Amino acid sequence: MRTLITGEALARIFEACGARVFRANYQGDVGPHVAKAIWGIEKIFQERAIPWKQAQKLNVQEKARLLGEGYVRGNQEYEQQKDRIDELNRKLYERAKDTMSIYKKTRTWSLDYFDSIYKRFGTRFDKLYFESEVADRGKKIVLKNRGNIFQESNGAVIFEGEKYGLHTRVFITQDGHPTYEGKEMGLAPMQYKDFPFDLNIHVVASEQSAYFQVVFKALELIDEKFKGRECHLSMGMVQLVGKKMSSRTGVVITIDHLLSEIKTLLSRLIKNEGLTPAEQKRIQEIGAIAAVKYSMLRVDPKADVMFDLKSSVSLEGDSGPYLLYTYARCKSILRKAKFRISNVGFRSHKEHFSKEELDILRLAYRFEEIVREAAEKFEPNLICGFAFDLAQTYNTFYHSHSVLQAETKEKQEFRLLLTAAVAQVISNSLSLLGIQTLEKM
RNA sequence: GUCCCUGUAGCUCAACGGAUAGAGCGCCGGCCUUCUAAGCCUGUAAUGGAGGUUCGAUUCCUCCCAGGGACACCA
Repeated sequence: MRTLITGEALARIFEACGARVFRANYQGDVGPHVAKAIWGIEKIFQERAIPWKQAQKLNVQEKARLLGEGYVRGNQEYEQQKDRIDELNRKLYERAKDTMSIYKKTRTWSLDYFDSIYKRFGTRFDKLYFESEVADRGKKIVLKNRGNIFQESNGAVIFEGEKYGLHTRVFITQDGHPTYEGKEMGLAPMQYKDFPFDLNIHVVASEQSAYFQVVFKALELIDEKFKGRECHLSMGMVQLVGKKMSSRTGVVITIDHLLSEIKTLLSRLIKNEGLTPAEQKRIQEIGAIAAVKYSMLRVDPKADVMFDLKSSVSLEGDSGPYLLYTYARCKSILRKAKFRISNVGFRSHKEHFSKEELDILRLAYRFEEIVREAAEKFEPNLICGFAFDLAQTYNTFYHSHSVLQAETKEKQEFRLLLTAAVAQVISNSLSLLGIQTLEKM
């Protein structure tokens, strides 16, 4: 989740800086985890006497939850049922006929669910890559380089990372299946063919950082052009109140659950006067997404974050909703003033600006350099901090000076311009973070 | 055991080697007959420990302590 949100924000930031971005997503649709999930879900269906026909009618969230449960179950029983689950895994790799029906069904369930998440979070991919389509290529490439880059060991094909100060990893198992690292050898060339990148940024959890070092080393030995072009943005882990979130063990907060909790909290804040039920729903949805995204983006991507449902996703203070609220407040003022940028002439003001007005001016102009810095350092959090500072500075101004009741016509015009500028910069910042704005809330 | 990352108010986060270490949450006390109180103002409190480099260290180096992660057939 955090990688999805961060990746989208970075893509937008890079694009704003003039880069061409190709959004790629890589999904694991083959391998032991799939076998475990399928094995688990079959078991669950058996126990609960759920026929497939009935299951097919469930909605995407319910199907996804079943898959999650199946995966947890498969992991729990892997020790006892190792032989049978491994057998299933082998069949899946071989695309054995008797497994394809259930495989295709559950794969669709999973992809549909991810698709719904992508839509909901406003992200899109130029291309989805699947393990199943790179597995064979990867295996071939590894085998072709066996003896020089890769070595045979105990029936497996390995890469001896120690020569390069790294560690050894298996690329093809004894059973002849390419591992995640083996598949990566097939993925990289395919990606390069689709989009000859200068830099391929893998936005992936920090626990895989040693893994990536090995994979990148192997890649550049196979093909020099990858040297310096592959990069791992080592994302900090999300810790769940002391425990580590893990889909294997089922210690997770689902996105659906999280969002519905936040929506409940938001619904109490929304003033229902003058808003249609549809508008209120929209405010809840956009507000909830904003709250979640902002809470993930506001910290350095490399740092671990502690996640706590109660306090992490804040609706006030340094939060997404605070920015939305400030934006909506600005827009409300502009609406009341019937403000049109074309109606206001830029003219010099002889009067002195107040401290609060100067503070806004001194901050707002920095937007461009902040965006650039965020792009250079891969730190969307800088934009969060900037937008929050600006909103806070504006709110301080708002409480000490009236825009509509300004002392003179000139002051009012200037303050309207200031308000419009703040709204625009906040909106631009949020847009770079992948957060939608609301005109009213 | 080896390697990597991280230790800043009670909690969650900031601070190109530079000024009085900033915010948010929490807690204290204020502010709505006036543009949206999801807001504003006030108070409270911190650099894990010991050395070193430097005019100057939260920032760089060494060691220690604590937490997290990785370390061959998972992804």
